[in-house]
Amino acid sequence: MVTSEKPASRPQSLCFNVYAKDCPTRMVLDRLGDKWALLVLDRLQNDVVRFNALKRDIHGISQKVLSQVLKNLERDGLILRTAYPTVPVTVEYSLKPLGTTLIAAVSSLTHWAETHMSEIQDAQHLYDASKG
Amino acid sequence: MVTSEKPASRPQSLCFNVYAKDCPTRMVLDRLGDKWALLVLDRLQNDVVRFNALKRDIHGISQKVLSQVLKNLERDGLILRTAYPTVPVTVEYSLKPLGTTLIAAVSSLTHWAETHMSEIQDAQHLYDASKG
DNA sequence: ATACGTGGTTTCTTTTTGATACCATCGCCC
DNA sequence: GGGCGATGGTATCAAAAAGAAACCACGTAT
Repeated sequence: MVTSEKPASRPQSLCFNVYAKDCPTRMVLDRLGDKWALLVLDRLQNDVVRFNALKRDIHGISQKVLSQVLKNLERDGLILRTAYPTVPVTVEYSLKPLGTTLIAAVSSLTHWAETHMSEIQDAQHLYDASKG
Repeated sequence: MVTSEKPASRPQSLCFNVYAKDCPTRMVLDRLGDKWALLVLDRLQNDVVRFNALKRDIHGISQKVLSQVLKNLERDGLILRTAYPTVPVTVEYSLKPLGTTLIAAVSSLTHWAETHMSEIQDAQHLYDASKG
């Protein structure tokens, strides 16, 4: 049990605590608190996708970062990597059951971003106008 | 409308698309896809919290990063910064309505991390055992 | 006098990211 | 048979970001 002092009135049903520095859940949040990982998971929500397809679809991700993200997600048991011995090799990525339990949360984040974008832009303009 | 080619069979109800590099939603995902921002938002869920209290509670965050994160979240209209002219100055941070609409999504991510931690650890051990 | 708490900013070092090039292997085109 | 492209990556290096630590003004308590 890695829980240290709890910060405040927060009903803590488990012995894990994201606020504690050395709590393993922090590692998970490191992984999930990464826009690329969120985008990859979101992209895999309904499809089985190949490496280069992910690279094309998730505009702006570099090959290096994509392979790192995929490796980490695979290690965490969230996604499945399947390589077919074709030539050139074919590699498919898909969600594993554990990843599927996460998708709802991830998806609501990306969906929130798409839904509330205009309100955020308004807020930014207001902020920038008020403080040079 | 910044939407470029859509990646696949993904029902797109809006003109924003997180997959597009220059879509404004990407900026939001940059902000939200950041473990510190997620932790700050989660911490503000039910409380009004002062700067140093956040720093103490969110174990491991540096003062510099915390002030950056807070400034960004304030600019996005998600949180409210209130400074009282006491000596020394008292600064309180709280969720604004827009931030409140986001909390459910953030909260389900952090909660997922706490709930599924052990499964992830199992997967990691399996992975590490299989690939030196 | 000295040390501490407040909410930060500045400086410097280390880590992470992004851009680019490269690899082996094969099919395709002319 | 000589390039060209596609596959799924790794290696290298510069730029950007994060982390650690010091510093700041201000006032209060020791």
